Amino acid sequence: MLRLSKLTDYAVVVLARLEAEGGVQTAPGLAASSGIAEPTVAKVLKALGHAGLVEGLRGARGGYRLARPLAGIPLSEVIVAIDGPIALTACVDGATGGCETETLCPVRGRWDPVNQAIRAALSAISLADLAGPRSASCAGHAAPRPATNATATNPTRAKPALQPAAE
Amino acid sequence: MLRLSKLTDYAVVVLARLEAEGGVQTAPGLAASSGIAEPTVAKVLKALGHAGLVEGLRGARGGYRLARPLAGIPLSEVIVAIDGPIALTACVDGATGGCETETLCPVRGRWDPVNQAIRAALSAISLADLAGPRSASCAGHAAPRPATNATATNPTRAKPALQPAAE
DNA sequence: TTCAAATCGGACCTGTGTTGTCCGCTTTCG
DNA sequence: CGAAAGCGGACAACACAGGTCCGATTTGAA
Repeated sequence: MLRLSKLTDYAVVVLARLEAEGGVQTAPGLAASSGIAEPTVAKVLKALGHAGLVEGLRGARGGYRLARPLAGIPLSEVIVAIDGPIALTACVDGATGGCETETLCPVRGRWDPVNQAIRAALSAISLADLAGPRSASCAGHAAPRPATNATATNPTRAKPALQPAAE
Repeated sequence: MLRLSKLTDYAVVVLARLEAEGGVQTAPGLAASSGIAEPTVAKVLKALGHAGLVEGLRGARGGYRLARPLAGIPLSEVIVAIDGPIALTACVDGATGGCETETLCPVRGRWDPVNQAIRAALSAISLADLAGPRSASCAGHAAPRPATNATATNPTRAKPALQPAAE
């Protein structure tokens, strides 16, 4: 479907929220303000921090902070941080495990211009373009999953998942 | 990972094969010449025929035929035929299933420029660009690549780099 | 007329990838 | 010294795509 993962979408939302709030924000706080589950937000922030897009401050009174303004972050960077390198096909960078069965692939290596075009298109758009100048107060983005399965769920902490309307 | 499905890759291969052979080709014949499993080729051809890219001739002595020359088929059309509409996120201009719970998503509707940019980039590339001028037969194990194109743009990209490097 | 070849349309099962969650550890502030 | 918060990893469950097969229909040829 040529679609990117939901985590990337969450990352954009969290990043936009981070810019709107400004300063240092905690993962639970961002989760509450964005309506995404806390562990998911933490996961996204973690990947973002690993990619250098946000800066994580440990310890009490810690949190996350934007390393660069949104206008200076191209969308492609977020996608790379969350979803990995941008490549439409598996036949990139060698691919000695896919098409080796017959080596009849006539388009072998021809996808590079396509990937480059996509990458260029994604790099031309910054997060500021996505978030917009006006950052509306976003209290909820999506309802992840009802979490009906209780097989491995150990309610030790019994944390209320996220109900933006209930809270 | 922003990757399109393998079926689309197969479709490009089959289409290129169809152009190289010319005339009417049967699905088993294309499967043999392309190295793809017969049922898979049949499935791809079926979708391609449904999209109007190829013409299926039923009955004995039947087969598939290109409805248009490859140069007149943009890559985006193949992707749409196989993978469905091009949309990076589920929050595309309809989105009556995901974010409708709150409709407060700050990036709601902002993905459209991205989708359009991707679509434009994909539409600017024709299948003829992917299949190459005439090098559709690289069945020899000794001759892996004709090297008629300028592909070696990224020599080393095996590891998921954290930094997007120079774009 | 009858048979064979090939497409058409659908349903089915399996595998990979993504998603979402949790746990323990480390670090820092009060 | 205790609490808060990030960090790192691993895990199970789910969903989708991938791949296969079946029957039905159509058409050319014997």
